[in-house]
Amino acid sequence: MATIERLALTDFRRRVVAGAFPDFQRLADAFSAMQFVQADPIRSPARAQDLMLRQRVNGYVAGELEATFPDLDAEEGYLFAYGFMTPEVWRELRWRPIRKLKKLERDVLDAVAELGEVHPRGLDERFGRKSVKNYWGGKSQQTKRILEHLHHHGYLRVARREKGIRVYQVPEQTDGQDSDPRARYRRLVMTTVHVFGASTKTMVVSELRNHNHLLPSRQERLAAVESLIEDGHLKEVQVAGITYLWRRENWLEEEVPDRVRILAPFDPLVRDRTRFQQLWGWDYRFEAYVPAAKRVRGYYAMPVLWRDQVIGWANANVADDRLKVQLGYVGKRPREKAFRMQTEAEVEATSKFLGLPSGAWELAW
DNA sequence: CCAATCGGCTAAGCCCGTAA
DNA sequence: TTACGGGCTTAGCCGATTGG
Repeated sequence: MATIERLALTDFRRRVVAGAFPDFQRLADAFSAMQFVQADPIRSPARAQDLMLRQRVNGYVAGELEATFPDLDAEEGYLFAYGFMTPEVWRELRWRPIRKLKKLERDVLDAVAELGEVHPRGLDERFGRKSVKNYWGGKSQQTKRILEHLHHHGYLRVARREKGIRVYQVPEQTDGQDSDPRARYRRLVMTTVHVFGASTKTMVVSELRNHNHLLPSRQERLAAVESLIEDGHLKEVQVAGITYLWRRENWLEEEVPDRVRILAPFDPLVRDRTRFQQLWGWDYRFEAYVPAAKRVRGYYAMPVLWRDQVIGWANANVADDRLKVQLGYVGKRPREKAFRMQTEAEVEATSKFLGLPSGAWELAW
């Protein structure tokens, strides 16, 4: 058994950051290469999927994914979070175990098959309106809950969105239900490590808990990850006592440019909060679900990356057609002129991405 | 008729207690 | 010590309805 390669924290950090932002000219290329982009509807100042794509696609504008979704090879579904993914990934997670469909569920499915593309409101006439309690403790229409349930279990796909609202249809019945669950789980592991870059075994298995039905015992799940290392698909590196997994093809040597990036709270670079703590020495927390009075950094504080360091956060919103950005720092604000220039360039780029005119922004340092 | 209000849609992190 | 499940926490936007 070969000893595990060790890497200094500084080298590891540079490598993780350098690998996190592949540069694409076209959305379609970026999307198929990324394989998965997490969705979040909060717009402060833009949806998470748009904030993540703009860091990887040249000239990307907010809403582009939603507008071009039907032309992309894309599906929606739940991997380790809800999001947009390639058909290849969707195939692995599409079918989930389900009890026999109830009468109403079967009727809704038949209605979608008959109508083609269905907006949730499009079922009102046929099924009437009935509010039920949803996952968040709020209210939803009963038929909307059934559409989501049918989608989650592979009976429906999302064809497109109308102003953020999902429009469903019956997918082509490609097979996949009987493919080997262990092989499916292994491919989901590879996708997860591809999305995040260096990940610990614990983190990957924990993130994929929504797919535990594929391999019911934890021992099996860990063994599946282990087998990917043995087969040479994943490489191990040890950083200050923590062992990370890395896909061999993502193991690149690149330099990190002098650049400021304002990141979504769910950006793959920052989403693993444990890795975040090891790389940058502070605890980043997403506070949208924290009561307003208890928030430390803000409702939707976005991590700010400077070179290979996450040095603070930004709160941003649009008011009166102007982008307003407020920065905060964990330590001291970098003094270099380059930081100031690069920050202004990032804010200008963000306002452009939001469809605002050049210079329509204010920056509070 | 216009403005205000309401219902519905969209998303998961985090903490804590208990079990393994 | 770690894993896991339960429970708690928001806000922007849009369209329909209601009230003045």
